[in-house]
Amino acid sequence: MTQSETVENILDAAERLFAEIGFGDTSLRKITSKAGVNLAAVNYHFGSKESLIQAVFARFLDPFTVRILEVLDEKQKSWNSQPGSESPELEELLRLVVYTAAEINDYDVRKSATFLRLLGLAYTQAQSHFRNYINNKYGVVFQRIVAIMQELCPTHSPQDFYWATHFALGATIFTMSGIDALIEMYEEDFDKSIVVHEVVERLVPFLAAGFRGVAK
Amino acid sequence: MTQSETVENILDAAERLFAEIGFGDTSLRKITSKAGVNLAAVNYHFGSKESLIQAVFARFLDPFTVRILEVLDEKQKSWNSQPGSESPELEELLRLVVYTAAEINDYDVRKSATFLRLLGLAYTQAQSHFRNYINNKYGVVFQRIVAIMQELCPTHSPQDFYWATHFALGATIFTMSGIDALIEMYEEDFDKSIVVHEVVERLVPFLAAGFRGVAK
DNA sequence: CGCTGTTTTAAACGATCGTTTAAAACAGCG
DNA sequence: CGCTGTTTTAAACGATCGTTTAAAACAGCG
Repeated sequence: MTQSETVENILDAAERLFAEIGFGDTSLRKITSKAGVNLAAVNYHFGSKESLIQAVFARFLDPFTVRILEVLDEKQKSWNSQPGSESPELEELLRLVVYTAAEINDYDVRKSATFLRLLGLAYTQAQSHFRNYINNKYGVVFQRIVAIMQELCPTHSPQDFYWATHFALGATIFTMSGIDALIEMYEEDFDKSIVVHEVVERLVPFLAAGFRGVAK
Repeated sequence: MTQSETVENILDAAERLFAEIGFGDTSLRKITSKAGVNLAAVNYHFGSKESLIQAVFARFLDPFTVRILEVLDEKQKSWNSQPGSESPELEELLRLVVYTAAEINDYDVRKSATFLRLLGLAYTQAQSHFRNYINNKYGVVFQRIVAIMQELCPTHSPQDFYWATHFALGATIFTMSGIDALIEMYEEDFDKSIVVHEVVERLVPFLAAGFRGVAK
């Protein structure tokens, strides 16, 4: 096992365990045994459990922030060149974010779900210093997306968008956090199968309609 | 300190600590020292930490389920006696749930927020056996609310409501979970103050519009 | 008051936690 | 091969965890 394999295996195991049972209940011993590495490897390669948690987030968020900013730049040009009705563009923007995230996760929808679950945990479980770390490092992307929405829906106030964005984030994170349980319950209740992609295609119209509905 | 005072103090301290730092990171020593009782009191009165967690949920959910079913029975009669457009009734139903929860929490909006934060933690952090416990004990109320929505919006399919309800739950739980941080950021960004009640009045139209938007 | 059942207290249990240590194993290069 | 820096290993560190124990304190009642 090369050095990079050890690091990657630790990140993979940590990401899955954090998502399944939370940060506090995931011990370094569980992580290293699942990753097939020695207990001390985490502190050797990452310094501490806290730094490992940040590394799990950075592994996805760093490339995602780079890519989404590229994608948004490109798309914004085409919108500016042919300004039209606001209607379809809101859904388009939401899908852009979702499918850029999917691209970073190698179009593995399960990876995206796992990561959103982690993000939800970080916001609802973790200490405030960790929320601040995420906000400081990745807040710029968030603000960029909100700014574009304001261009798309010029009749909305910035405050409308502030709240609508957090409502939408909540619906998305919560849904993807428990996507396995939700799908299982759905298939029991309706005796029909459904895949994550179809849930996303239900979520996008919900969010877009919600955005349009918040205007005072 | 009477026996009931000891039990109540433990529940109060546990509820706040669980909401602040999660179930795993809240030790019995933190709870009992905050509650001003002996360490052994939790195991004496509740049996175990796990039972204490369930007791925290039951303290709110038991009276809430009783009350919300009463309120829904009453409201459904008045709706049946004068069937009208579906439009305003969806918002009315959402407000009914929110303000019944507020009633159980003595109209202390912070208590409601704390509890929703706990519910979010239970769904995203806790083990599946705990989700099953909540679903089995309180799922009937959930199904009742969904059934009423189907009456209000007869053009929607049951599947539409299944997903919309979970999207709405997510937006609500996530927002209320981090309500303090969200309000703090809002007041920094816009240099305006806002109270939780106003956030709820923004959330309700978002959810109602989202519900109407999911129909295929 | 004296008795009885309940509650509280202080101390200790074994288990597990994150982290550190020092030696062993390894990899890369002259 | 022999050297050097990196990585892995096994063991141990002190700290903290949930729970249990046995004695002390308390409350209520005849």
